[in-house]
Amino acid sequence: MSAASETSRLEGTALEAWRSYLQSHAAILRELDAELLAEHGMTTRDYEVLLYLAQADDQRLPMSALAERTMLTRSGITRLVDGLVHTGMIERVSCATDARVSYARITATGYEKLRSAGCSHVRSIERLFLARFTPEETQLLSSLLSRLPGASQPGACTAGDAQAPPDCSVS
Amino acid sequence: MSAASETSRLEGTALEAWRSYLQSHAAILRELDAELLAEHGMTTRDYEVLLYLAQADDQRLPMSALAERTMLTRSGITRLVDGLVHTGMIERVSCATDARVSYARITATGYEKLRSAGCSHVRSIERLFLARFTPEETQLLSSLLSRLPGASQPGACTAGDAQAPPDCSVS
DNA sequence: GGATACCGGTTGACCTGTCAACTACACTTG
DNA sequence: CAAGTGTAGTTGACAGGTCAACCGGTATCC
Repeated sequence: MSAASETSRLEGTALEAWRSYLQSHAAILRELDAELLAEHGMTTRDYEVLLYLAQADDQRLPMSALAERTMLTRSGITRLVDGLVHTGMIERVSCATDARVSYARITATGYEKLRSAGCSHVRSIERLFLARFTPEETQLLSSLLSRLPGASQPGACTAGDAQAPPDCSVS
Repeated sequence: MSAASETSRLEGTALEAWRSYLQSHAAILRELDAELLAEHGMTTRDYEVLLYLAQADDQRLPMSALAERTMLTRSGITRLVDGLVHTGMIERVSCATDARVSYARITATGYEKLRSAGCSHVRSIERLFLARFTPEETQLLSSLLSRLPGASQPGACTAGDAQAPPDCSVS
């Protein structure tokens, strides 16, 4: 039980890549979450859900579609949406053709909230992530990461998604 | 409230890179966690803590050092260690020179557990992450990711750290 | 047109981690 | 050395998420 520093299987660069991948993710998301919470009183999850709804046809999506996009479980989404309904940013709408499904629809207030949070959130993402790379590097990084599992989910963006809400194009 | 698909600020490649980054992380970690749990009844956090301890001098570290490395809060670490103590993989040792600090030390059982979990865990990381890139690409990826915030933490590896425990060099 | 199986959503029990408050000790400083 | 300040760790209350069990509704198939 002494050789704890013996050769390890993942060494040098491989280990470094993996470590950077994990740690940067933890650090960036923590920061994004803190900022969004402090400035707009919402979590990145909330933001994400509002964004999906804003982008969807009729500003609404079935619960399961939300679950898929956010990579949460169905029960997780139920609870998250509960919260957003409670604060008036979302409302539930039942489906006319299939009584099982229930839509979440973003409200006018929710939309406003999203818009006001959007700009600063996107700026944060640029500051913490995109600003570290040249356009070519971003391109490269994108192509590398896209090979990883889960990287090309259906129509999904994940927590902290960057696509700005309408009327917030700043480029 | 109609223009939900208007130009968004992060477009094309930038958005893709960010999305892949987030989604792949979620997918990979979920998978790693599930495997480690199924095959060895431990979480990646547990694994991580055991690994840090195994690598440390005298197989022990103060709680706060563990907190730093794992990027958990001090209270988070207290609870995690509580669990590992309960299952006999770790024991607490008080410090002779400073009565405030309490060490966590890996036990022989913990060490065995770590060793038996190590190989398959590392293989999983290779399968889910490293195998997608050539050595040159890994190198490149590593250098890109290292620019991100948090990527060069003190001596830290994060949840799901890949460094294999001793006697498990498989390369 | 039932029986049966599947699907979408919610709920209860629980786990994990946070924050804030607290304890106990250590270090400085007059 | 007494007072004040900082540091290590734990604890209580809670937020956020999972899993498994469930309920109602739809679709299938004989």
